[in-house]
Amino acid sequence: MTPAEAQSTSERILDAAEALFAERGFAGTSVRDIAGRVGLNQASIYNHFSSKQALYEAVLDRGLRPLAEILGAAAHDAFSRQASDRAGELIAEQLWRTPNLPKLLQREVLDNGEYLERLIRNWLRPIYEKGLVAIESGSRPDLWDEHERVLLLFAFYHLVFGHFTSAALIRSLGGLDLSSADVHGTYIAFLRKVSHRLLGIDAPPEQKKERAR
Amino acid sequence: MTPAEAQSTSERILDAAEALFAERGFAGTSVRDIAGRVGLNQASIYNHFSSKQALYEAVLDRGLRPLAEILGAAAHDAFSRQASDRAGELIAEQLWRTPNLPKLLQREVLDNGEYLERLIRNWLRPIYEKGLVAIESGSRPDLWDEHERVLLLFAFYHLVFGHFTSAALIRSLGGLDLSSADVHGTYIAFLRKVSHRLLGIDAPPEQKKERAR
Amino acid sequence: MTPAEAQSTSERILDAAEALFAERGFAGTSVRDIAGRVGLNQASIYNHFSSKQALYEAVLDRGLRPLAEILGAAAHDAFSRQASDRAGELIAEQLWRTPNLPKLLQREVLDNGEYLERLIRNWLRPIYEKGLVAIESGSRPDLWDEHERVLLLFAFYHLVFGHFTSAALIRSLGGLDLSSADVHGTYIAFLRKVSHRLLGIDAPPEQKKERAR
Amino acid sequence: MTPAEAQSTSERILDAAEALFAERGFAGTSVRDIAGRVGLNQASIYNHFSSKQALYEAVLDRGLRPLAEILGAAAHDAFSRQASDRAGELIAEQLWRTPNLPKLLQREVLDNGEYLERLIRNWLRPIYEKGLVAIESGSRPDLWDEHERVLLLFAFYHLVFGHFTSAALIRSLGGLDLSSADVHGTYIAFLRKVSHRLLGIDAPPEQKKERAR
DNA sequence: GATGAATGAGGATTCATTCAT
DNA sequence: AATGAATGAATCCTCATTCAT
Repeated sequence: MTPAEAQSTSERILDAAEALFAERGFAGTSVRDIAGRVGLNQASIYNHFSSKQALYEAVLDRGLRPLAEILGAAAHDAFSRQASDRAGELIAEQLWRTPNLPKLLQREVLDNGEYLERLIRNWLRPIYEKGLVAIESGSRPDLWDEHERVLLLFAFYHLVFGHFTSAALIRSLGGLDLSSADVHGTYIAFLRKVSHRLLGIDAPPEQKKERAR
Repeated sequence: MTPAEAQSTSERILDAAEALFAERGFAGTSVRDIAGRVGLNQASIYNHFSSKQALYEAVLDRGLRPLAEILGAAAHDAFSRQASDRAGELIAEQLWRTPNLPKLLQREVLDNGEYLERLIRNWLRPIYEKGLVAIESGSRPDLWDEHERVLLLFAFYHLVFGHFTSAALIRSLGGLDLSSADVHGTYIAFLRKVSHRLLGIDAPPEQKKERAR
Repeated sequence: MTPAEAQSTSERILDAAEALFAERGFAGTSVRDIAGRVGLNQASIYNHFSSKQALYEAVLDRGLRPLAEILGAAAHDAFSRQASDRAGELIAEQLWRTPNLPKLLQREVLDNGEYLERLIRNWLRPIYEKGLVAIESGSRPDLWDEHERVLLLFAFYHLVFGHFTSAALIRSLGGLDLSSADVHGTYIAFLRKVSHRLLGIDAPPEQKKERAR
Repeated sequence: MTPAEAQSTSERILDAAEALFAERGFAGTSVRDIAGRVGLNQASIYNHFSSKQALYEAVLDRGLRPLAEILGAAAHDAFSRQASDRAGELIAEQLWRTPNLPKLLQREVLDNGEYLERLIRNWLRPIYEKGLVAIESGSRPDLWDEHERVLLLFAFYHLVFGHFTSAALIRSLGGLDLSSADVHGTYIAFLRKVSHRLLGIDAPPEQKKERAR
């Protein structure tokens, strides 16, 4: 993979658009800005994408694909505790590698855009169902009632997506650079610990993990 | 106080602007839209606010004031477990009553706008410092090391702000209407339970709460 | 004459408007600017003048009055060489004391505004006719033919009005501060010398004047 | 070269802008007016010039170029009386052919705009210095002292620029149409006569000219 | 006489998009 | 596939003016 010139123009446009949409949102990004960042004329964008909206959706589609695959695989066999842990970690890894993605998603949720509905229908809904089952079967039985399990699932979502979404805040306030591998490692461990405590499987697995390392 | 007509024009503008900025973001909201929603000519907005940016900041200032007061009070005496619990609940209550606020804040964090810096300097920084101390003194001593306590503080932030920020997603996926008092009650209880588990003070308070109901 | 407060509001408005119209022209001056300079609300201007245009004309009327009187008097008895000299000096004196005036007039000429026509009809035309006669009777008979006398009259106009109108250029390029009394004195003497040369009455009067001083 | 259609759009915009800026000034001219006169959409202007200000400066730059060349050449060898005469004539010729130019310049002087400073630095200053030398070496030695020579140089400037700038006044009052070649010829002759009288080299050249006609 | 508020029209400029080249 | 030029609609904001207080 040679860096920039080797990419197709379409992909270079997608890269620029992804960065700008994540940084400034759909409304805050102009086609001119995107073209400018690629070193292209405004009009050229339309040789590759039929409209700004279409480009935006292509950005989301491309960005979500790897995440969707992970989620799909997780939904497939997320019934053991290890599988659950692994799924969470894989998601966090993926978001860490593609830091624009959580921002794009969070913006889409805030905007309550049309794309969100499609997103939910195609990808989020199945994950959600599997996630509920996973929590039900993976948590200490007496700990959470049915309503709370729904909230717990969303809590996990906020824990992971909020983390990557608030990078600016976390750097400013906490002095942590989320893009550093070190900080990321700490976060991954923290995440596992938190999820075990919330699922009520705290003590033993923790110790095992500590030893395993 | 009759609902709409009794308010000053400036406040009606602030109301409309708050709703629109929360819903569509700064870039996605036009001054014309705001004026239209108040039933005013575009130009009239400028009799009350010197620019769109100034209006935006006035919206945030006004919206943040009650929250800032709660946070300020919390920072003042958040050293007992009860005080901590209470602070979290008050914040959640406040965000529930002003559902635009968390969205505005989250957008500001995503946009990494200039206002964010001021916000951090004036309000968030002191809260953050107090929060760290509160976690240190209020959690089971062996549970979280120094680095993790920072992450834990942000986790609480994500748990609360993410919740209100993702209302659209939670309704679509979880079928929960966050504006309902019932759902809100469940969430408040859930939040306390989660925070106790994360702070390692699970068993006894939980049982008390269970009985109390 | 107490400085500012003793003036009527109308006159303070006229002062501010005169300065701004001279500096930026009619189109470049806003009612808000004028009101601001007087320390008044925009709307208050309309308690004193019915429109921006009316205010502009009031400025010109007020500013032109003293000049018109001088010109009127000059037109009355400008048939001796001394009277001619004196008229030119009086005009130059007046323009020097009211430096906004030549600028306003020059702008009006450039804009070719409606006011100009009225101006010509009421004041400039009679002066022009008298001026032609004065030149005819005051210049060396063989020097200028009929056509040239017209051009000569305008040349005098340019010599005087252009001088005060180009203050900015003269300061920048020539390093002369036209508002200084010294520079003004030099100019007055220069003007007389020039006019004598152009009227063909150079040698003897010059010598006489030199002695007279 | 067919008159209008053969020109590039940019030049047609420059033409329209030049006419309007000269006629109404910068503040009094709207981009819409300019576009309208070219038969273009407002927005199209911005495909050719980055802002109204940039267009204005392009107008001045283009308009001043021929004049600057004449002035530059004049400054090069304006030391004989003939060269001096010729320079003045060339300038007057040029202003006559581009009647918008003197108006634009006079407006710029009145507005005391930023462009004026650049203009002075680049073009006017060198001409001014050469002009002073030309007057010193070309005038009767005992006639003007150092201070007066400065005023005399500006007087020439007023005589020429004021003439073309006041076309409206001259037509109204004097009944002369400055755009007529006849009137222009008279003016050129008049100008030479005036400059000879002011430089104190009256008698002989005058007689020659009188005969020549 | 002063003013805060309202407004329709217009200010410069940017927008996404189209089209001929 | 790229682009210069064109455009209608929209952007934020200012304009002169009005009116009730």
